[in-house]
Amino acid sequence: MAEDHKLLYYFRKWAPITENDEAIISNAFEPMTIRKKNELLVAGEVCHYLYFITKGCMRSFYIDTKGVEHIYQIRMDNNWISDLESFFSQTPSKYHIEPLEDSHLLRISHERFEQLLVEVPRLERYFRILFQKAYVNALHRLNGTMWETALDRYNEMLKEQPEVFQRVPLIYIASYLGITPESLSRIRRQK
Amino acid sequence: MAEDHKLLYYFRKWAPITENDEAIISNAFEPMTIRKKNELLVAGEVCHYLYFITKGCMRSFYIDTKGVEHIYQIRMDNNWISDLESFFSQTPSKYHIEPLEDSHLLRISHERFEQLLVEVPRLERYFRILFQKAYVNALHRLNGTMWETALDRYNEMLKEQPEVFQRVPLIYIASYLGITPESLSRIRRQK
DNA sequence: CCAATTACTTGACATACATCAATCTCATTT
DNA sequence: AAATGAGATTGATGTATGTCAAGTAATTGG
Repeated sequence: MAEDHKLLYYFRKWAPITENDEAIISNAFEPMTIRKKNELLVAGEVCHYLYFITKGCMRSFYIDTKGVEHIYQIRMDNNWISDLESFFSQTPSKYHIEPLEDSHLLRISHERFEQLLVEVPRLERYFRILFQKAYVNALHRLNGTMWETALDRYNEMLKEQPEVFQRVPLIYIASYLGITPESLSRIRRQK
Repeated sequence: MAEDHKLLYYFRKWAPITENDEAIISNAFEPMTIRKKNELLVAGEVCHYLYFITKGCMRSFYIDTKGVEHIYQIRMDNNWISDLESFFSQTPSKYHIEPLEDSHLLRISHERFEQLLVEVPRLERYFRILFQKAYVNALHRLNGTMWETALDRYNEMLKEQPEVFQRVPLIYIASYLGITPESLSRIRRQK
């Protein structure tokens, strides 16, 4: 399974795992491909899987009471995506997950994931560090949306995630930044 | 050490630990008290400790280029507080941590923390789940500040964390909600 | 290769919330 | 008890960003 090389690479980076562990891990994840715009998760469903994107681009969003989509995550190659709240509690999700490109994923079910952590307890460390970083990151974004201007957030994103601008339409980036496409268009013109 | 009972209680809740583990843990944490308004961490310093609040109330905030304070965390009894980014990377912090009440804490240094995780690897599981929940929570707040009105956020906080309103001045709550004290005052009047 | 979407831009106008400044209240310190 | 300062409120005004509407440009699919 050539596709999961990066997955194991990241595991190894943060947690010492044996060759035997690696075999167990490879076995627990199931490769899959999905075509652009075919929703992976729809609001109301339970999120049964945790996904690792080996190649491609995904977004997760919710739809408000007026029917407007709000994107809160855009993830590309070698990143995880899921609705963690639904996944870990196995209750219906409020979110949608959808590929913005044809994508290759590795997926693991909730049941299999819990079992994997029992079989390879060292992975707890990897996920501890993963969530720790994700949390710190989310707090940064929170501070940004509360106290910086849309222009500042745009510039920061341009610097931190330039690849996103090459692969994702601006309407989605606008939503991710918490503004309308019109406002993003004006911000870009001013520069 | 009567004070750390709740700490061990929470560890036990999410990760199976032995009596021997408990002794090691109790030993690793150092009890301390701090009086209102004496800063525990000042921007520019490295955050050397992870703190568990056994009793009291703390806030963390940053000061922007105009000298305005922006609060991004308010934590009370039986919660953790720290600047995780500075703590784990041992680089200077951008944030301040300060008690809003005289408080009792249990603290652990970075070095001791890493050592503790080696001695009691089962704790990785506890912290994995802790950060996982903190991350999900931060995403909720992020969605709220991006796409809900200040009134909605106020009502949600009133429902989710009523104790905060009884113990923390509104000027701090306003900042935590991402608005000015004047706006919060107007929101409260309208109801 | 054309038709149909989807993405992006621009202008006029609306609005939630910020800013600034003046009070008012109440707890804390001396 | 007086003095102080932190917290809370109110009014007048400003501004960043949203909304609505109309268009152009670029992609996608048959």
